[in-house]
Amino acid sequence: MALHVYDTRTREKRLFETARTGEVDMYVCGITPYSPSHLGHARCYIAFDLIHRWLEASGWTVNYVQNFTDIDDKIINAAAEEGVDFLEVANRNIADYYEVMDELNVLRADHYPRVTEVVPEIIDMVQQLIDKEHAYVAEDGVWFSIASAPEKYGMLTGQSIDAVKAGAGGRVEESGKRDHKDFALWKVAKPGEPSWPSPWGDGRPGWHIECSAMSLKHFGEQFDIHGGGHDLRFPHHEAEIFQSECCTGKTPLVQYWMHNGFVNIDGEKMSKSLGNFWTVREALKNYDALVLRHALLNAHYRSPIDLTEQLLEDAKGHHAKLVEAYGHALVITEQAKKAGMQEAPRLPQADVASNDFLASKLGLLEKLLQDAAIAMDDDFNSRQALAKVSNGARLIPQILNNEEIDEMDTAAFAMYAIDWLEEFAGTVLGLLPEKEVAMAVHDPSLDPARQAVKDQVEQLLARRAIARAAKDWDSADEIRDALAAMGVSVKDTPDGVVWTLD
RNA sequence: GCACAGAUAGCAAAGCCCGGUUACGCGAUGGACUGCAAAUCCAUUUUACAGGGGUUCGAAUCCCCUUCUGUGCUCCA
Repeated sequence: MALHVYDTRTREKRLFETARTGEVDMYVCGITPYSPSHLGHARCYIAFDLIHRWLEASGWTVNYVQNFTDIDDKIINAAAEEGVDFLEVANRNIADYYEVMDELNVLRADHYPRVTEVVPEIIDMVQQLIDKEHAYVAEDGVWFSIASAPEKYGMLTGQSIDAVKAGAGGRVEESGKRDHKDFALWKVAKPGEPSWPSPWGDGRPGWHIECSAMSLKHFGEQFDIHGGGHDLRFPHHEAEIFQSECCTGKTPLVQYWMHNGFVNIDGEKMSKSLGNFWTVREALKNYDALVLRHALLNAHYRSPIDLTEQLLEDAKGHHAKLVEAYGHALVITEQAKKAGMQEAPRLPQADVASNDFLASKLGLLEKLLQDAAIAMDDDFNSRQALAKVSNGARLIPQILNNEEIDEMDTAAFAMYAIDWLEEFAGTVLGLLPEKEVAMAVHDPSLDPARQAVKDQVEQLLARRAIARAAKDWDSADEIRDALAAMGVSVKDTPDGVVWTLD
């Protein structure tokens, strides 16, 4: 069992090996902060968060760099519309990014370099490319010359240079480009635009160059993983290959190019023009952050995902079971501690004295965790892994509720279940909430929000109990409906009446 | 047009690289429990792999052809 990773460039899944033993240099293209983060961002950064987490769980030290493209046409336009400085727009949306990603339980990268902080490095790189005759200076800026390295064309997309040549070419006259396939390394500023001094006139970096400059700065000439959205393969990532490899002379720039699939909404591409565009914040009004995370992890990272209401509702149900199992185990452990049972044996190493049922289920849980690891090692198959976790989450309450198992073993199992869940569902998948939250899900009496309505609810429940005892079902149902209107749902379980707040 | 990806049971989605064994889940149906509902559990939903050829003892999996879908070729996670 060893990790295999799919590489977009070679189009194959292969054994994961890095330049430096035990260390992974991973660069993921970050956002252009001209508007609040949307669900596509959530999908992308959750996908790479999963990758980040699994690499670390597997014993690698990950050096994770993710940039912010904080100067760009769209930011300039947004700032102009608002009549504010471009940095104000960028900073606001970067703050939004951090906030929503924190909610989605995305772990922070090690560095978040910003374009505006690496302008000297960019200028240096552009100068080297000019010196090596891979770039040329024009009136409106500096352009990379595709003709200087045609063999690098189509590295990620398989497109042939001739085919693209045959495509649209009418834009050449509008700029200083010699060939419509050439791309900007440096753009000379128009009046009023933010700019930095350079040997080719005041201006700003072209879109692609920052990633080359940043990866060079943080990792050197070659590194292990470069990630981003599927759409970035062309031209962005191919442009990076041109710039970096032509500048350093080292090839390949990246060992594993990783691209996540896109988000569709109800079968259509999510876009502002279609009106089905969701920011993360909007989505979080309707769904818990971890439920959204669950939904997004319930697909392989390379597949497109179609977010539908049904998909999200399914995720809600699955996630609730996971949290319930966790909360249940936590509550039992707390109770056991109070009862002075700290010395419960550690499973599964300890003998399981009380019965075969428990022993067999423990074996099953161990197997599920192994299978989940195998799934993750197969190019981060989180859907498969999540299926294993869900199976476990269903098994755990069955064991905790089993009356054949004595108290000591139940307590021991509860501790084991907590570890089981935290190890994978928590640490690797990032799907477990805070302990207090989980415990309140299992035992609603622990939820502070209940205290406010407790007296009123219990009065009504008492009246309902009387009505039920008298088999006055109409009155009983009336009371239940009244409680439902207050946001309280009532369930008659074998252990008595349980009520929860929606 | 060119390029890349995909087409799997009612829905959704793994498996395909490394041919031979059940995916998992949701929904539905039946049952247990229940005043009803909810939840839970059990069972059924099973000769599913776009179509056609080929290779093979054996193909969802490998090869060829066809059809259809998505995405990229301009800013995009």
